[in-house]
Amino acid sequence: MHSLKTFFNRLSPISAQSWDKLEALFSPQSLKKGDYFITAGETARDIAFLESGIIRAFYRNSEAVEYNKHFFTNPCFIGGYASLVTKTPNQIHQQALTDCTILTARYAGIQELYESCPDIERAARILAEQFFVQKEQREIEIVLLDADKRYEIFQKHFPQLEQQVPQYHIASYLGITPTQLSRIRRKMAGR
Amino acid sequence: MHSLKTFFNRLSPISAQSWDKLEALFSPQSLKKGDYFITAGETARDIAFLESGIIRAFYRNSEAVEYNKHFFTNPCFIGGYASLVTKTPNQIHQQALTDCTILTARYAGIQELYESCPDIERAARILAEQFFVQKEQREIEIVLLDADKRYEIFQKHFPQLEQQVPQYHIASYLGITPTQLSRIRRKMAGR
DNA sequence: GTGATTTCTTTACCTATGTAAATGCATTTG
DNA sequence: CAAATGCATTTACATAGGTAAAGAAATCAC
Repeated sequence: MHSLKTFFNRLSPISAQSWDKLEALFSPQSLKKGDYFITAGETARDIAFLESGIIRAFYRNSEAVEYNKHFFTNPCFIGGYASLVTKTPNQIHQQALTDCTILTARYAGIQELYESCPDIERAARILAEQFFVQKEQREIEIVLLDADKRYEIFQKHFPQLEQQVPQYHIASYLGITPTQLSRIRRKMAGR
Repeated sequence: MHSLKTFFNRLSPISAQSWDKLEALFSPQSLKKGDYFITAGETARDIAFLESGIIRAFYRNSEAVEYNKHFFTNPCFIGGYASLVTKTPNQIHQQALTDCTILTARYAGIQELYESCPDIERAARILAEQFFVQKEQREIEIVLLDADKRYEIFQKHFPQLEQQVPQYHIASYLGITPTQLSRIRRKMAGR
């Protein structure tokens, strides 16, 4: 629970009483490599804090083409945030790429705390703002940069990930095929 | 101010006292077609509520290529949200595509209200969550759909906009050139 | 270790979309 | 009205990146 507390306090200071209520909502759990935390079509109920491991969030379209929208590496929150917020079905899947340990909580339980703990609602506001900022940053990369530059940014942003997950997942994150990623890698190596 | 009040109350109910404080922060202003509300490189200070008119938000990369990330049509909030939240310079520009009337407020003034008015902080949380959801929705369109489908969605989402702004702005929103948009239009017309 | 599976790279070919330039139409401006 | 400007379309050509298939390497299972 310690890393969770640290994470929250970095968002915004949490009083001891608020933390007690919050902590009570989370319970440890583990995911095996390949397990899904959320699935498109189902409405999310839980949010979780990733203590260790790697999770990918991805879309799959009607032709079964997948797009890895994000890799979660600990410590951070995972879960179908858009689904939790809107109470509509997930459009994304989240799958463990390695064995993971997580802390899960019912999102509704957290929402109830907003009434009695304004400091928690504040942390939630700041978290939502951060999520937005991260998405905007990623949007800029996707629409304004070519695949070569996106690959360079990926390498800087997730330094170790390239050794930990298959290359086709990285290609999917970059919005290209493994074929094209291989071409880019060859081009960059011969320089 | 009425549409602003309606907008806030739809996010989450605002007490009369909170509304009085909030209303006092906003003052009417107008933008001429072509005027910029925010500019990349500058740190945003104000947020605004668009009462009438059309605004485009766009990125411009180092090669002067532009990408229209969003069209704001009233009534909604405009402003460099990521910049306001992070207090770092804007990465985007926002420019009036028609004459606009807006209500502007110092964002710092709103943030100060969070202390005394939890109902306003709640509205801010919900707004941030909505911003995130909208961005995720748009991300799905960009990465998973081809330009033809994105054009169809654009037409549904902004039914009148096609008659109100030049086609090259729409092409830029779709992530293609006017040339390609023209090809798509011809293809769709001949069917 | 040996075979089986998974992952990565390479090749050949194809397609969507970009670039640049020409044209035509519509709208504004003196 | 005439010229100028802005915008949409078209054409010819170029290119980034996709698809499919095959081979090479690495990893896993027994």
